[in-house]
Amino acid sequence: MDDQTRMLTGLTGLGGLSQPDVGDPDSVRKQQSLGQPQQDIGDILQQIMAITDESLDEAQARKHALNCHRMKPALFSVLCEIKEKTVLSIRGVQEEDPPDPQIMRLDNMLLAEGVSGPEKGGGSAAAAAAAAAAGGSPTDSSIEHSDYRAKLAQIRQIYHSELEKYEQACSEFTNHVMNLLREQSRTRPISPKEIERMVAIIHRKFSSIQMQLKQSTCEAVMILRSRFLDARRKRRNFNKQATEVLNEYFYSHLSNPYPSEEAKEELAKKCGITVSQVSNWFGNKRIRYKKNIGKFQEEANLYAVKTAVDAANVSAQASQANSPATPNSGGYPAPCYTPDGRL
DNA sequence: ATAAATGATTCTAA
DNA sequence: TTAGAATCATTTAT
Repeated sequence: MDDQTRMLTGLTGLGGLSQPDVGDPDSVRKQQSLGQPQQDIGDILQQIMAITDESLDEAQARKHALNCHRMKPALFSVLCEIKEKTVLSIRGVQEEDPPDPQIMRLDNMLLAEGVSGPEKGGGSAAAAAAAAAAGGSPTDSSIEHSDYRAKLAQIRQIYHSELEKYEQACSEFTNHVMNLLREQSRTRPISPKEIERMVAIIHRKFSSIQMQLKQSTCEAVMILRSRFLDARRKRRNFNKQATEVLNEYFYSHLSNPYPSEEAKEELAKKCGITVSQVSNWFGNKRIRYKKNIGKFQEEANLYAVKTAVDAANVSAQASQANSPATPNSGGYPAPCYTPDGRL
């Protein structure tokens, strides 16, 4: 009841009425002499106050009558104003939406991955860049790449359909609530501003759902990326020639099998692989050789023989025909010319 | 089908 | 940063 009297007090004040004490029958009598508007409002307020005491049918009828009253719009706006000041101002202030950094992050990532961005161009470009960064060979990278793109498109499609579903549900629900509030605003003070606020609340709720969707989409993309960009998954053995070059260097520098940066570059060029692949190879070779020297003994002997034969061939300068019994594979275009025969 | 080989990655420590 | 070690995921050999 306290609220009601507060509202009524505010109403009369704002409405330019001098007598706030409408509950007092005396004041009503006094108002009757003050002119039509005051008397109307006093009437209306009394009817509103009494409406809860009436039966449902009576109340319904009364509601209708009040609704059609010519003072209704003015009263309504004033009541709304009061409600605004009393109820809504209490919690309405701190609800300014800060640009959520979390959702910004997700948005940025989805955009970067080409999920939420422009249709085909961005996605394929991103995928191509990723594939290129992974250092895949150009032939199979296009195959892998199309596969990657297909999966990414699938994710994007799911993402968009889900997003659309949520947006539709959100707008449906918003509409429903708005209609409800508009309907109710005929009988209780609900300002457009309040409806707006309610809509904002609904949108916040739905955007948190959207954030979950974005998060799971991001996860899916990350998994996809790790699957396709992990070079372990599309490993190809080096060709025989490259392996020979590497082994030759390794076994001819067995006492110190750590090629310098320049040596690595040269080996990389000779083998048609990258410098980091050369580094990987030597890293693996060293540890595996050390772990089981016995197992590599045969290989070591073979390459020792091979370098000796090559050296002999170089010194003999091809004046004689090569013996067909050489253990290495035929057609070795660039014999190892390592000038530093350290061992 | 299973084991071995192999290139790549990840982690730790220097 | 780099080497070493462990491990992964794939290819090749059995």
